[in-house]
Amino acid sequence: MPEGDAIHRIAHTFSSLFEGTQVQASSPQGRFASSAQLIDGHVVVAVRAVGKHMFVAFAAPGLATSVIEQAREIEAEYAARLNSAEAVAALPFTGSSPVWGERAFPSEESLQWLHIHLGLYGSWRFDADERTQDVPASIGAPRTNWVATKGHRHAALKWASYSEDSLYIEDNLAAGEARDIAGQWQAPEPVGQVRLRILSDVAVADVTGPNRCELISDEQRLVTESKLGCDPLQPGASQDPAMRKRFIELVRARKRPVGELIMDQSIAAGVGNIYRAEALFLAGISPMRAGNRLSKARVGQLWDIICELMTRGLEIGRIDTIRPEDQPDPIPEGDEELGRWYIYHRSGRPCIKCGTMISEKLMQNRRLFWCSNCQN
DNA sequence: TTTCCATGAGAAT
DNA sequence: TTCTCCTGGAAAT
Repeated sequence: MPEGDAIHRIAHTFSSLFEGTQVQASSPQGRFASSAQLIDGHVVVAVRAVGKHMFVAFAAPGLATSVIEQAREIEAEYAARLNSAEAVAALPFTGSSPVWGERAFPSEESLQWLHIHLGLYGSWRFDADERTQDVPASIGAPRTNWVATKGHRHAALKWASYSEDSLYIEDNLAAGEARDIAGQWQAPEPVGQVRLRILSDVAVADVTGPNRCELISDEQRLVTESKLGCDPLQPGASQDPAMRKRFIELVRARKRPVGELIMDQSIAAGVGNIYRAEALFLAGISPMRAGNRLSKARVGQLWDIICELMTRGLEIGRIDTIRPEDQPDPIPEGDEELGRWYIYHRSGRPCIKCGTMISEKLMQNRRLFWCSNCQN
């Protein structure tokens, strides 16, 4: 049940584990078997996340080095444009070279892209050798160290959290689980309906229940990306006046309800049902208000809030929208979700700001929550 | 054991 | 608008 923040996070993790590495690809479930065969033994040369879409580029081993070299050249150009490599290194976690979004990948014919969209209930599951201190070098992504902590087996990585430059995998490795201390790491058996498994010597990633799982060309990848709107998690998005302006224009050009517009992936890429509810609440905007009946200032403020919430979601690894100053203490009995969300899943309970009962109705066949007093 | 539900989205009606 | 696809955990029976 991922929104854009989770996809970007997954892409970064995937990049850290596999970029530059030759991998085995298989389909334990069988439904992706013939396609998996086409990338089995290939090298992961790029990972991208745009909105809720993730793209992974595979190249045959003989070609991977030249592809990666070309990619580094593009990256150097990009760094020069930004006037500093530090600026690139400081970019948020979004997988690899951002510049690839605006330019076709080099050596197009030598590449295949894996396109994954998790839909409503797809998920990734990762496991890795806890002794892996030196994650395979990645293109344009910060180096990360593995720090394994105690926990139960097979917990989803979505609960992992980042801290400075280190990636902490919580609950990912079973404490006390029999592992050969001195020997090789072994991948856990697939659990459930694993459509695709990507495996290296030190890490494994399993996809379950994706809405889309396909191999596409670079051209197709560009077409798919071109249909997506403003992604608040693209590098520098929250500071990018052009993207902010574009979002404002897209919203104000339509008379559909803004609650529909910000879930429209061609307008705001990555926003899902929780961010919709929470951002509109913080912006004080009724989800039913038509896009063309909002001022530039209000839509701009909405964009800023979306960026704030999703960036925090990416950083902490879950969608917790309550700002520190609004955090109830203690959390009211029987209303635990108030510890996380202002509005989402809180219909029939009092608004944290004004006490009005929170409303609920279906919009685009999804449950929509709002405060009829605070939002107008 | 069965039913319901979920942080999607495209196609069909 | 409604249907359809993809899966698994929680809730209801």
